Amino acid sequence: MNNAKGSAVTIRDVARESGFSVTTVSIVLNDAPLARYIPPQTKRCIEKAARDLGYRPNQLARYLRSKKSQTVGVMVFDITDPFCTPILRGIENSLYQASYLPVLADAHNERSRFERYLEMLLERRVEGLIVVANWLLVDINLLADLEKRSIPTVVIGGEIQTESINSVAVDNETGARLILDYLYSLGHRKIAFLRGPKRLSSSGKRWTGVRAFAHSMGLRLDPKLVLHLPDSLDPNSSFEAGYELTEELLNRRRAFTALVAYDDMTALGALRALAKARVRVPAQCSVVGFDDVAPAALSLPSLTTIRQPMETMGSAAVSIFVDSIKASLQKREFAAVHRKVAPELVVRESTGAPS
Amino acid sequence: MNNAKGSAVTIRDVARESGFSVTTVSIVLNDAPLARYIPPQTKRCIEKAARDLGYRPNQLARYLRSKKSQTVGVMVFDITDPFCTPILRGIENSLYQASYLPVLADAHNERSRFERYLEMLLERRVEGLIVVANWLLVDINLLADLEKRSIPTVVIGGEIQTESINSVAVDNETGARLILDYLYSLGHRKIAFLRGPKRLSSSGKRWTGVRAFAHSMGLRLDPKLVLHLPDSLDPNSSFEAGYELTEELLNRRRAFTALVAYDDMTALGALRALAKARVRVPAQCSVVGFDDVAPAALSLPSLTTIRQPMETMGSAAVSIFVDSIKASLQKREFAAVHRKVAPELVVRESTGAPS
DNA sequence: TCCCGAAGTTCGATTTAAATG
DNA sequence: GCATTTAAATCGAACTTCGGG
Repeated sequence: MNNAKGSAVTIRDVARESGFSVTTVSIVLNDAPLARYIPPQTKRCIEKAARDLGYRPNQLARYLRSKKSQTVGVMVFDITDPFCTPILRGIENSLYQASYLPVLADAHNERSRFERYLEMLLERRVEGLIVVANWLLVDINLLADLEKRSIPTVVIGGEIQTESINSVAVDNETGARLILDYLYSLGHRKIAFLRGPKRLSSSGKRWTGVRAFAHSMGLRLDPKLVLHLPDSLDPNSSFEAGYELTEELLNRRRAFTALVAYDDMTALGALRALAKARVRVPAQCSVVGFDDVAPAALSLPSLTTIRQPMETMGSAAVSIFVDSIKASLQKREFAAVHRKVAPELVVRESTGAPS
Repeated sequence: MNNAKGSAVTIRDVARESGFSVTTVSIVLNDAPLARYIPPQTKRCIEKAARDLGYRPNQLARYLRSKKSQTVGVMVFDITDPFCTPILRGIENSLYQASYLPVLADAHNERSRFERYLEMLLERRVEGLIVVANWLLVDINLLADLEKRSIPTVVIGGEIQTESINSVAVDNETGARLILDYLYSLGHRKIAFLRGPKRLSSSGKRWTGVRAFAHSMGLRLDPKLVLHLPDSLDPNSSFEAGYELTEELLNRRRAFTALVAYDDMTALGALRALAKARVRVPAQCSVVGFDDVAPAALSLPSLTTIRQPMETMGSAAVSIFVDSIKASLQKREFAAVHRKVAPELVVRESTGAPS
C-alpha cells in the first residue's frame, strides 16, 4: 500500500509528485533517446520522486505496448528427476543474464498436463518455450503441437530433426562408444548391458554406438547378456528396474566382468543387486552409468559414468532462444539449430580391470 | 501468425468475425453475470468464431483491469539442492490446481541475486511470494526486505516468528528427539553428533531436541563426540564436511556406536568416511541423517533418516497463500500463519543394535 | 531550427452506463 | 421494466505529435 488509493504507485503518481508530465517521467526513467534533451535538474527531480514513492514500473502494462513480456516458459517433464535440476540451473542462470524470467511448468509426464500448461503459457505471452524432455516421450504429436505455435521453441534432451524446432542433446552414440572403449582397454570382454526403454530415441542411439565399437574391434556381444528396461514413465522406476534386471542377469549364470547400464539410476539399482549377491564392485564386476546425475558421485562405490553437460545444455538452449529473438527483431530468417554436445567419461570407483 | 496483421488474435478479431461487439464477446467468453441475458444462439456463434480464429485471451492485458496476474514468485535459495526439488513439486502441483503459474527465481545463495530477483518479481506483479529457504540464511535483513512488500509471503524451511510473514517448517526439535529415542531404544549409549552450522536456526532446534531427550533419560552426551559443520553456503560442501568431520571423529579414538548427522548429505559423507576406515555400517556403527532427500534411499547401505514431508510443505505454503488471497478479496484481516509439520522416522539399513 | 515538455493515442482486455426494441 | 446489445471509460506505460520559448 504505497499511496492514498491503496494500490501500487504508477507513473502518474510520479508525475504528480515531481510536477512534470507522465511523458517526461517515462522518458527520463527509461533513458529514452529523447532524454538527452532533458536538463539534468529535471532528471534528478523525477528520479528522486520515483525513489521517494517507491515507484516500480509495471512490466505487464509495459508489455502491452512493447509486446515483450521478458518471460519464457520452461516446461519440464518431471522436476523430480535428478537429470532436470542441473539443466534448470543452466537455463535459469542464462535467462537471468538476459533479464528474462522463467515461468515453470511441470508436465508430470502427462500429455494432458503438458497441453494445459502449454495453453497457459501461451496465454501469458511467453516469448519462447524451452522443453526439457529428460525422460520419455519426445512424442511425435507433442512436437506437432509445438510446431504450430509461432514462438521460438527449444527442446533439450531429445535428438530431434524437425525443421522449425531447435534442439540440444548429447551425442549419445559417442557416449556409448566412450564407455566401450574404456572398458575394452581395461581388458573387459564379457560385457552385460541393461539397455534403455525401446521407445526412447537415446536408447537406440546408445546401442548403435555400442555395436559400432564392438564391430570395429571384433568384440562379440552376447545376446544373453543384453536386457531391456521396460517402457515406464517414472524415473524412480529405473532404479527398481536396474535392481531387478541385474538380479535376473545374475540368475542366468552367464559370466560377465562388466555391466553397462542405460543411465545412472539404473546403474545404482544394479550396484544394489550386486551388493546383495555379494559380487564385489569393481573387483568382480565393473559398473558404468550414463548422465552423471548428482547421486552418482555419492554412492559407494561412486559411479563411473558418462557425463552429460547438463548445465551447459540449459545455457545452450537459452542462447539459441536469444539468437532467435534477435533474428526476429531484425526480421532475419532463423533456421532451426540442432546442437549436439559432447559427452565426457568420468572415471570413479565402480570400474577397474577384470580379475 | 494467426491473422492478416501477423500478430495474435484479439478479442476485436473475434468481435468482427462473429458480428457482435467486443463487450458481448467478452461477456460470453468469460461467462460473466450478464451472460444470462444473452441468447444461446449468440453464445454459440461467438464461441465458434473464437475457436475458428484460435483466439487466446491475453492474460497480461487482462491483468490491467483485473489486477490479477495469476502468477506467484517462487524464490529458491539453490535449485541444485535435493531438498528443494520435492518442495517445488508440491508448490507447482498446488498452484496448478489453483490455476496459478510459478515464476521461478534461484538466488544461488547470494544476497544480491535475491534482491534483484525480488525486484523483478515485484515488477511483474506476482500476487504472492513463496521463499524456499532450504539451506542457509533466513537472514534477518532479508526478512525485513520482505516485510516491507505488501504481497502475501510464505517462507518454507525456516522456523520464523515475524508478524507479517507466513511460514512452514518441520518441527526440528521433535525430529531430533525421534532419532534419539530410536537409537536409545536400540541400545545405543555412546552417540556421536555432527551438528549443523551454528548460524542455522534448525541446527539449534535439533540440538535442543537432543539435549531434552538426553536429559529426560539421564543419557550423558560426551562433548568429545560432538562436532560442528562449518558455516558454508554450498549444499555440496555438507557431503565433504560430513566426510572430513567423521575422519576427525575417528582420529579421536573415542568409541561410539552411533553417529547422528545434521542432514542426509552429511550422513552420506560420513558413510563414505566410515567405509574408508573399514567401519561396518550398521554392524559397528549406526548412522542417521535428516531430511530424507532422494539420494538417502539410494545409498549402500540405505540411510535411516528423519523425513521432512517436503512435497506437503510446498502444498501447505500454497494453501496459505490462497487463503490469504481469499481473505484480502473479502477485505478480511489475515493473521500470519506459522505452520509446523510433523517429521517422521524412516528406518532403513544404516541403523541397528550396537554389537 | 533547436530544446523542452505536454496532450493524446495505443496496446487488449473488463466493466459501467446506457441505448435499443 | 425487461431482455439484449454496445459505446465509452479504464487499467499503466510508451510513443507520436504538437506547441511554446
